[in-house]
Order: sequence, then structure tokens, then C-alpha cells
Amino acid sequence: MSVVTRFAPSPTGKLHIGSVRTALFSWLYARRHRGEFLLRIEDTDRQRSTEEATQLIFDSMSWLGLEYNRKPVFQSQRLESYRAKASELVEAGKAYYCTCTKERLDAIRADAIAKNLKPRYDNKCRNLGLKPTTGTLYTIRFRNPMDGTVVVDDMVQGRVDYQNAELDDLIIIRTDGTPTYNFAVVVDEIDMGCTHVIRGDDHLNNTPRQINLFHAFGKPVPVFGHVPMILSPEGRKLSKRENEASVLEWRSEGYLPEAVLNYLVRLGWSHGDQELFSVKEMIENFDVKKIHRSPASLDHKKFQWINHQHMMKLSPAKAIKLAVPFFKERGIEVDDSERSQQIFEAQQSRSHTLLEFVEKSVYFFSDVKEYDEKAAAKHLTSKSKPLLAELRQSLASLPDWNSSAIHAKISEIVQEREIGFGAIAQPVRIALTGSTVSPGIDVTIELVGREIVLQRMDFAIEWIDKRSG
RNA sequence: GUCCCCAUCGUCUAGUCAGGUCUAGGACACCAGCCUUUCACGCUGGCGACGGGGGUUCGAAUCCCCCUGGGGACGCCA
Repeated sequence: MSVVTRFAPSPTGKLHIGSVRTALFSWLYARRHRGEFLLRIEDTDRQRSTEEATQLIFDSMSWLGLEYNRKPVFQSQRLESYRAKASELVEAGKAYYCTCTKERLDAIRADAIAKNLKPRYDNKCRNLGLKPTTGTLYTIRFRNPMDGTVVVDDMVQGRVDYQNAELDDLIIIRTDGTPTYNFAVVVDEIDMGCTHVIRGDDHLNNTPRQINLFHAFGKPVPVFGHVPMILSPEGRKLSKRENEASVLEWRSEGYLPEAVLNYLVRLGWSHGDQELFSVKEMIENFDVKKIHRSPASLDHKKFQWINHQHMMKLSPAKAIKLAVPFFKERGIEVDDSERSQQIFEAQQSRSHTLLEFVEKSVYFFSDVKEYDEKAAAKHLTSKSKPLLAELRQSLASLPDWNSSAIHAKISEIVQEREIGFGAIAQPVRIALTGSTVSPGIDVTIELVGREIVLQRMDFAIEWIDKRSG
């Protein structure tokens, strides 16, 4: 039988990276076994589900390249199926109508907690044989077995046993006719033909209930794999409110989708000592057995390093294409010219993210508005002024405008005057970029372009005059 | 409270299932040095962990028990 996995997020906010990782693992598992990967939107909670959140899920999946094989399934469009399935169970005596009010349920729950007992339904309606009547609110409850053991044979967690006595009769259809989570999931898993369910380990405790439901339907139970959660850098639970919990936030911070996947796949999973993976390598080497059982914390520095490694593999043409929107946000139009690509190549080893590349490269594309104060005070002085002036004249008449010719010219001046390379490089760097940080000065001069270089050097010389005068 | 899961450097992890080759390996970070026109990249070296206590065994990071610590579940949320 071929493998079918699925990702089933609820559209109630940002797409959490913990969820994204389970999506990745499910996707990887399906790809690895040449099976199918499906998407299901769990939107039965009408209060909390939103269109925007649904769109966010689609956007995240497509940005990451996590493609699903069929049209997404929306639980909200399957309400009739759930009701029909619930009726089936009632007719078979495996579920029953319950007229207990929310208030009564709250009361017995409060009572149990007060007595330090596990809160559970008291089975009041279990054997009443109630029939639905118009005018009274009722739910449908699953008749859970009273005794025996449910075994979860988990791909990640191993074998976990639960006593049926620990479980109670869960509501499967609410008073408004909508299904509850545990029920809808089982019906969907059956209808969608899911063979493997990989999800967060916060669902492990739901699994025995769901297994009983599968049994009630007489259907095979899928293979489960419960993966641990992702913790914040402080080792705490990652709240949905936190920005770093959202993948799309990572996109706007300039991270690459393949790097996000690489970072996430290494969180809780390993393949020997290998740190860097292409998507192809992940698929080839993915093995659920190697998923850790313990939760992992986020580490931004390592994420940045991984992103940097992927930045180094990026072709200049693609990098510019990806960076254009970031420049645009800053009001800078950048084309895909040869020059733009060379600028990326010059900055590639200095950029952890696309955003960092853009922020460090604005002076190539727009005016230098001001100098770094300290740097200017140190390097733009009456002492460096004649050096700037001499280089400016040489550059103005330099026959070949390329970095090696520029480098040769600077070397010439430096040798004549018997000074260090930096004595001239730093002042020029500040004149051209406003700061002490840039690619090699020869490359920087070349890529800023002759006309602008001359302008900025003139301005720097004037600036020195004004300062000292 | 009850049930369930987890526990190797600061972090991600290898090693745990089949105990010895582990005075515990790799990566990120950090520190020092090299390279050097700045910043990076790169290179070299350093710091740094088996949560605690009992067992079993000739031998335990690896197996068992207890403790501690962390997390999850116990909803007409998912």
C-alpha cells in the first residue's frame, strides 16, 4: 500500500514553526516513500478560524515549496459527512445522545479538580438510550470501552500503553451539529486514506481515543509518529504570539526557504554529523527512526549560519531576483544587471541573510547621506586629504575601469609615499560608503562606478576642508 | 491531582535499540591566533556535557529502579 501523509493545521493565526516542521517531516516521509502528501484545513472552530490565516497557510507552504498532491480538504465543507458517520455509530450502539448541559459538565469538572481527581464525564447519559427531540439541545458522545488497553505503536515514541479506564466518553458532535476535533480527524483520516500520521506530541494523549474510534468504524489504524515540540531559545514553550514562531516572519527577515527547511529538519532529526542538506538530500536520507524524542530549542545564530551557507550557494542572478523586493521596501529600484549581480558576489560572504545583503549594499544604489561620525573623524583628516586628491585625479583618467587596474593604481601611490594600504583604503571607503565596512576597496570603487566615485571623493575633500577650516 | 512523554557541551546533535573501540565525536556560539586595505569568508587551536542516587555487570552515556527537573494531556479548542 502506498504511503499517504497529511498536514492538518487550524487556521487560527500565524503558521507556527513547530507546525511547519511536522509538515516538513510529513512531506519528507511521503516523498521518501513516493507516496502522497495532503493538506487539510481544520476550520471547524468557526469563532477562531479566519480567511487570512488560511491564506497564510497556503502562502507559507508555497514559499517553502511544500507541495501537496490533491486539493486541500476543508473540514468546514464536510460537516454532513461527520454527522452521517456519527449517526452510523449511534445506530451501531457505539455512540449515544447526551443532554447534559455545559453547566453540569463544568460543575462535575470543577468538582473533580477540587477533589484532586482526573476530570472526566460521569457517563450519566451513557445508558439512557436518549433520542433526539426538537427543542432540546443534545450532543453525541462516543461510547468508549470501559476496560482493556490501547496500544500506540508510535514511529517516534515507541510503544505507549493507555488504560481505557483512564479515558472517558468524549463528545463527537456538538450541540450545534459540528464535529469535535478527535472525531473529525478520524473521519478525515479514513476518508482521505491517510496511512501515516505525523504530528506534534501534544497529540499523543489524544491518540488512544482516536484509535478506539478507528476500531469502532472497523477501519485500519494509521501509523502514528509524534514529534516533540520546538522550544524558544530560553527553552520555554514557543507562543503563537511571538514573531519568531512564524515562518513568514522569517521570510521578511531575509531567510531563504531552503535554509528554513534545512534548519528545521536538523531540529530533532539527524543524519550522522551532516549539518547542511539540500532538499534532495533531505528526501533521500529522511528516516523517521532518527527523530529525537526530546524537544529542541531555537538558536538564531545557528540558523543564521545555515542561512549563510545557503546564501553562498545562491547564484547571483537568483539572489538579485530575491533581493529586489527588499530594496523596494527601502525605496530603491534595483535591476538584474551584471553590475547588480557583481555587487551580490562582492557581498555574498558578508551576508547572513538577504536582508543583511540589502542593508549593507544601499550605498551602491543610492546616495551616501552621512558619514559614520567616529570613522570620519578618524580617517577624513587633513592628513588623508592629499591622498584622496591624488587618487581622485588618477581614477579620473584611469584607462581601464576594473578592480585590478584600480588596485594597481592604489598600490602605486602607496609605494611612492611609503605608506600602508589602509592609509588610503579607509578614507576612500568612508567617502564612498559612509562607513568603515565594505568589500575590498578596489572592488568597491569599481562597483560604485567612476562618476559617483569622483563625486563622492570631491565631497569628502570638501568635507575635510569645512571641518578643518 | 491523575495519565503520558522527555533528560549528552550555552544551543543543535553523534553515541543509547544489539554495554567495552567514549580519558564522549561533530556543528553553531564564544575565546585566542593566522590571513588581511576595513568587515566578512577561510584556516589553526582552546573552552565546554553524559541531572542526582541506587542497582545489574569484570565493565554502563548506553540496561533496571527511585528522585529531581522540564514538557504535554485531562474542553461542546485544535
